[in-house]
This record gives sequence, C-alpha cells and structure tokens, in this order.
Amino acid sequence: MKEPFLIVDGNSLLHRAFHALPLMDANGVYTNAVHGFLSMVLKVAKDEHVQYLAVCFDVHGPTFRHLVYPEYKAGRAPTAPELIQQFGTLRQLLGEMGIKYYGVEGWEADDLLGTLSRLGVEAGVAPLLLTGDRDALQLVGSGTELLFTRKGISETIRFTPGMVYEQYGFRPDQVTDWKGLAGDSSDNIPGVPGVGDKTAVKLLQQYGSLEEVLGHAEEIKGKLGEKIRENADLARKCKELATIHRDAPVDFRLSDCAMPDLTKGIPALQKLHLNQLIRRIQGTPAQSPAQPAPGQEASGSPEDAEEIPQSPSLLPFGTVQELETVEALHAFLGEAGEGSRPLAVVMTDTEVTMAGSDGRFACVKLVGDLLHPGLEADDVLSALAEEFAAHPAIVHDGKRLLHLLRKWKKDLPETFDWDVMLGAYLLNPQEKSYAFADIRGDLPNDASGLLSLAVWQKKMVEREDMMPLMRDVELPLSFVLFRMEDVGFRVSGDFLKQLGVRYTEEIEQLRQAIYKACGVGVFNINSPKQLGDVLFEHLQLPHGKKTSRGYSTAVEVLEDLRPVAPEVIEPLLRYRQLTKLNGTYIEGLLPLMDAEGRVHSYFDQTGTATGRISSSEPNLQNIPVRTEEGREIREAFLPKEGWRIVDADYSQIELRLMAHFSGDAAMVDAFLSGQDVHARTASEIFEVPLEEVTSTLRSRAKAVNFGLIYGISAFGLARNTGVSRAEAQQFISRYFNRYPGVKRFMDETAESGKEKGYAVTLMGRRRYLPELQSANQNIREFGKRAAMNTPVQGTAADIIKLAMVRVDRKLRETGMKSRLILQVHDELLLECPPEEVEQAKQLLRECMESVMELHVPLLADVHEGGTWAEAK
DNA sequence: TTAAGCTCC
DNA sequence: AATCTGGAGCTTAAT
Repeated sequence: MKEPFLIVDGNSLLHRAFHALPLMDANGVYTNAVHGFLSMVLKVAKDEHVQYLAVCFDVHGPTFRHLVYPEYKAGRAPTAPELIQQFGTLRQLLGEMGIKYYGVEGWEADDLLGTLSRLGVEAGVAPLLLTGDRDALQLVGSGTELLFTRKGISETIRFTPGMVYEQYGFRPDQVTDWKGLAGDSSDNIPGVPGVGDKTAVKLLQQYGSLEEVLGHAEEIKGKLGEKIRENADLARKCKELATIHRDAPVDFRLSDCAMPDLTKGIPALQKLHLNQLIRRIQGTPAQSPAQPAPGQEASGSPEDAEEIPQSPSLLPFGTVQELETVEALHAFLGEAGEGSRPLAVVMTDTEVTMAGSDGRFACVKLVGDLLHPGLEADDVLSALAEEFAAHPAIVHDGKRLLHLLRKWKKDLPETFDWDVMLGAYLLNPQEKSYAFADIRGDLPNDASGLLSLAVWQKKMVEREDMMPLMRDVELPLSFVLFRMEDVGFRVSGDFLKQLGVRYTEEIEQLRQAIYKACGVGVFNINSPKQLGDVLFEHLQLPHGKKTSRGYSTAVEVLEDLRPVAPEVIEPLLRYRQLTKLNGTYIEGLLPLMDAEGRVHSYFDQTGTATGRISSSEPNLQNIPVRTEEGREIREAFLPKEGWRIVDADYSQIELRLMAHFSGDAAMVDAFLSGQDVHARTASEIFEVPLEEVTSTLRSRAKAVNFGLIYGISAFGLARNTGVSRAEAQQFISRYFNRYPGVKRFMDETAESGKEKGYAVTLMGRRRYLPELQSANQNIREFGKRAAMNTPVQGTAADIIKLAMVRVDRKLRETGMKSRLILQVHDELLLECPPEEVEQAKQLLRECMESVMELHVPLLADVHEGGTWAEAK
C-alpha cells in the first residue's frame, strides 16, 4: 500500500470555502474561507491517513493559455476583496504550520496539480488530488485519484477512473475532448456552438475522441454536423486550453511535503481566533468534528453544546444477517426488542434491509431463486406492515412507502419515528434532490446508512430548534398528503371534453382570422420565432427588446400593440388564451383521470425553498381563476357524487404576517379594526380620507402591498402599476413613512439574514441564503429580497400545514366522512357528504383561525358549492 | 434538454 | 420586455 500524498488545489478550494461559508472575521481580518479550507484539508488528511501534503496556487499574471486565447477566463466577476485578502492570510498560515505550498509564475494551480501528481507517482507515493475543478478529472489514473468537493466543501466524492466513467459517461483521457466540444462558460471557453454537455458525451461515446469526431464530421447529419464542421479549429483550440500540463518547472522534493507537526501552527491560529481548528489539531476525539453548519459557530462556542460532526458517520453494525424465509424474518422482528428500535428499513426492488439501533443488521432478498423459494414479496410486506404499525420506524420518503403498503392492501402505520427525506429538507430546503442516494453522503445505500443518517439528523434538527416542526408539522403532514393523493379530486371528463370541443372550434376560427390579417399564409402561431417574424418583420409592427432567438411576443408586448393592429392582435391574444386552456387544462388533464374519474395529484413536500408544498401531475395549484374562461375549467372539478365541496382560504395571510412581524401600529390597527387593508393603505399613502379612496387608488395600493411582500423595488412596482418609476418611488417612500414599523422589519430581516446566513420562519424553518455573500450585486439584491420574503411566505406555509394536520386529525377523530382533497397555499378544499357540510365548515374555520395566536387575527373565508367554481 | 410563454398563490 | 418583486409546474417549439 503506497503512502497517500494529498495535493490540494488552493485556488479552487479557497474559492469554494469562501462561497460556502458566511463571512467571519477576527479583528477585521476575514477568515471564513481560511477556516473552511483548513477544516476540509484536516478532515481529508485524517480520513485518508495522509503522509505527504502540498497546496498549489495560481500565480497572478498571464499564463500560456492567454497567449493561445486572450479571452481565456475573461468576463469573470472580479474576485471579492474579502476573498483576495484571505489568499495572503492562508499562505502565511500554511508557512507557519509548515505545510508546503507551490506557485509558479505563468502556471495555473491545476498544472501544478498535474505536475506534482506525476512527480508523486514517480517518487512512489499515491497522489490524491483535492479540488472542485472538473478539469482535474483528466489527471485521474495510473495511481492518481481525486476527491471532488461537493455542496460547497462539506463533502467530497472520490474519483477513480471507473468512477469518472460512471458519473460522466467518458474516461479521464476524454475530459479534454469533452471540453473541446462542450466548452466551459466559467473559463469563457466556447466549445462548439450548439453542443452542450449531453451532446458532447454522446459524440464521444460514439467516436471516442475529438479528432475522431472531427474526422467523421461529414457523417453527422443536420445542424449539429454543420456546426462541428464549421468549428473544428475552435474545438481543437478549446481542447488545448482545457489540457492540463504536467511539466511545470517545479522544484519538488518529496521530503519537503512530509506531513508536518501541525501544533506548530497553533499560535497563528490563535491570532485568527480559529479555535475550532486548534481543538481539532490538539487531539481529536474518535469522530472528527468538522465545522458546524453556518450560523452555529459564533465566536467561543458554548461549552455545553454537543459537538456534532458536520456529516454523518456510519455507526457500528454487526455483520449482515441474511434472512432466507419469512419465518426467519418474523423471528428477526420478534427478537428485536426495545433496544433495537427504532428500526430503520430500506426497501428496493430486490431486497429489504433492516438495521436496529442496537447494531442488528439483516437483509431479505426479494427475487425468489432456487436458494430461497419460500420468500414471497407479499409475505415480507405483511410482516413489515405489522412491524411499522406496532413500532414507528425510520424510513426514507414515508409517503411513498404508504402508497406501496396501500397498493398491497396492508395495514398502514399511524406514524413513523423519522423520515430522513423530510429531515434533509428541513436541514436545507434547497437541495436539488432528496433521493436517498443523494442525501446519504458517504453512507451505504442500505438500512445501516439510513439509521446512521437519521441519528445524525435528529441531533442537527434538535440543535437548530426544528424538532417541533418535524414532529408536529412535517411528519404528520406526510400522512395527510398521502391521504389527499390517495383520495384524489373528481373531474368531469365529459364536461371538459365539451369545453374542449368549443375551444377547438373557436381556436380554428381564430387561426384563420390571424392568417388572414397577417397575409403571409400559413405559419405556426405557437412558435414565438415564426410569430415574431410575421409581426415584426413582415407587418413591421413596433417591437420591444429582442430575445436570444428573435423578437419577444409575450402578452405584455402584444397588449401594447392592441391599438396599433387590433385586427391581428385581438384574435391572437384570444388564441393564446384558448390554446393555453385547452392544451394544459383540458388535454393535459384528461389522460390523468383514473377509472373512477379522479385525478391524483402528487404533493411534493420537499419541493420549495420556503416551505410551501407543490403539486404536479396534474398541478392543481395553478388551475385558472382570474378570467371568466379560465374559471369555467373549475366547473369540471367536482366532489364525490352527491357530496359538496367546502373551500376555505385565509384572508390576507401574508399581509397579516407582515403586520405581526413588524408590529407596525397602523397596519396592526387596520387588521384589528377589520378594515379593508388595501383601501386603508391607499388612504394612508395617497393622503385621502378612507371614504374617498377610488378603485384606482385602491388597486395601486394593493400592488404596493404585494410588492412589499416580495421585497419591493420602484422599478418592479412601476412595471406592475403602469405608473412612472419616479411615482412608484414616491409611493414606496410614502408607504415607509406611513408604516415605519414595516420599514424597520424589512431592514432588520435583511440584516439578520446576512448575519446568520439564513432566513427563518415563525416555527423555525430555515432557508440558507448564500446569495447574500455573493460578489455580484444583483445576486446579493436577490438574496435580500428572498431574506425579506421567506419569513412571510414560509410562515404562511407553516401555518396552513399545521392547520391541515389539525383539520385531518379532527375529521378522523370525530369519525366524519369529509376529507381534505387539496391545498392551494392559502386555501384548503374538503369534499363532504351533505349532512356534514355545516359541521365541516365550522371545523375548518376553527382549525384554520386558531392554529396560531398572532398580534392580528387570522381569518378564513369559507364557502361551499357543487363544484370548485361554485365554492369560491 | 432548454427557452419562451403562461397558469396559480 | 424592461435593472429581476417572492414561490411553483406544464406545454410547445427547437435543438
């Protein structure tokens, strides 16, 4: 076994660390990136038993790549000064700690990585590269491996040559070919226009290398082939740019890189107040404590706070016990006593694994083969269902599990002990995926990993004060959503089809009218490109800004053109409206109906950054309501035969929350006295008596109120209300004058978001806002608006979720047949047998209004009807 | 697969 | 669409 030689890409890692962690400083010296960098390096050094260590840096000034291609890395945002400082700080620190670092003028850090890894192999050690730069994948192989940073820097993923292929679909030696084709926007390398990541992989899998692709360019059909032929030289140049050179003039001696005694660096670390790192250097406990989540590391962490590792580690488990009969499974579950529980269970297509809290670990293979003929999936499921019902288990995506049990007609549990999908969502609601494979980190993809992850999540959720949110809201809500998905919403297919016929006929007429008015014969009206050409080239109508492909034909543009060319624009707008309704809400909905005429929307509990739920297949949260035609669609949504729809929506919940959070006297007063808030706002900012507020003034004030919730700008408000920017600015100034508490709240919320690194709701739900640390002002401004909006939107989400849990519980406890069928952010729908309607209305109102005690009352408007349209 | 467009709260 | 007012999902065209 060769000794590991860790070679760190200093630029890449420091950059990543800087953006992953909120700014921290010691006496005015920024240290967040230095802290993250060292934390990561120490972790890897320990985990990998590193014997040799070197760090590589870019040295400023042009490199040979700029000679080949002057635009190389052009257009990048300038590095934040807060980061630039830290390069110096880090170099100095490395020097004092005795860690060897390299920088050679005219060479980039990855060339040094390439050179040092070659020299390392020659010196007989096993180079391990640590970087967040994908280019370095080309260096993997012949003894060199790579750790790629993920999620900022908190995790790494290990690449061997096989892993590269598995992950990307090409070998390490094809990385540069791939870059030559696909380019790299972050380095300003164009690649072949029209060829993206996916196409490049396809081409390489077919032809093997860039040269082969270019050599066979004649065979490639269509636009793609054309582009490749046109850009062959450009592709070769891009490949060259992406090629890492392994012959930099480095004065390398392996002995220089021997792992130093890090305690020498303690005085320097003390100066920078990097106390956590000091503790880690001075004898670390068995489980390596890495840096805690952002916001938790205020200087001088409290002594009683338990050290929670930054990522979960695998708990010790016994060897896996393979259960070959259902009897063995029953025996395993029977023997599993108090100490084993909660039990973690992972089910895949072919096997079930179970892990006990006492280290028991068992596996059941589901595919029957000659060796285990006795194992029937159905019996296994029965045994598990029994176990779940008797002892709440640790699961991933419990809602899906419930559907599975339901499908096989098993008894359903009342609750789960923990759901790691929901846990991961609470800990960071902005992950791309919450699939177990994507949240498990380095843990195994089975029940031992699941249990280990759950144990860690519980500590994290506890520390971040989100346990009540998990226990009282998300976990029980998953059961409510399961029932809603299971029940579905009845739809009248006949009604929709009739509507569809009507729409289709009119669409045809409109189409002819449009062709006639345009006078260019038949074209595809649905194609923005073709339509744009007709309107703005042929008809020469005045156009707005161009989009990347042509002229914009968005409704706002068309609205402006109404007076100019009504004979084209009027039928066009109507055409747009009807094709949208027909395509999305009629033709899109019909195939989703089941045999009973019901649609079963999927409610995604982990889909939004703010805590809202989302709905898909079909999305029932964007069924039209604003226009008359749109509302017709809602007439197709029906209760169970003979039943009624009861609908309740919160009145102004977000503005009420704004009033609650800000405590602003005028706003609170408006709600306490039951006034029309928008009218009151109009009266305040336009300085007219309440009785004299006109509908125009009211609707402007309403726009201001909405803008407020979203983090207003004068520009956006002007766009929305049609007034000038200057006027909009005046509205806002007056608004903040009249509602000084609101102003204060907005400022404080933005400030606190910046300080803590996250925004938080009334129930403690968090959303991290790395945008607030961005070097880009636009992104920072976005972060600020999100910081102001999230507590409001997110608390509204908390509130209605809690209301759903209570409504569902009440309905079941009282043995009512009425049931929740839909949630639309501030609105709940029930279907009720006629005799329960009054009781259900009362129950709904009570649950919704009493769910939380705020400084202003929560009010729900409740309606009923024979269709959804009627119940609004 | 992405972009443009449009629906909702 | 424009200096980007927050959060979502679906359809179509074009590649």
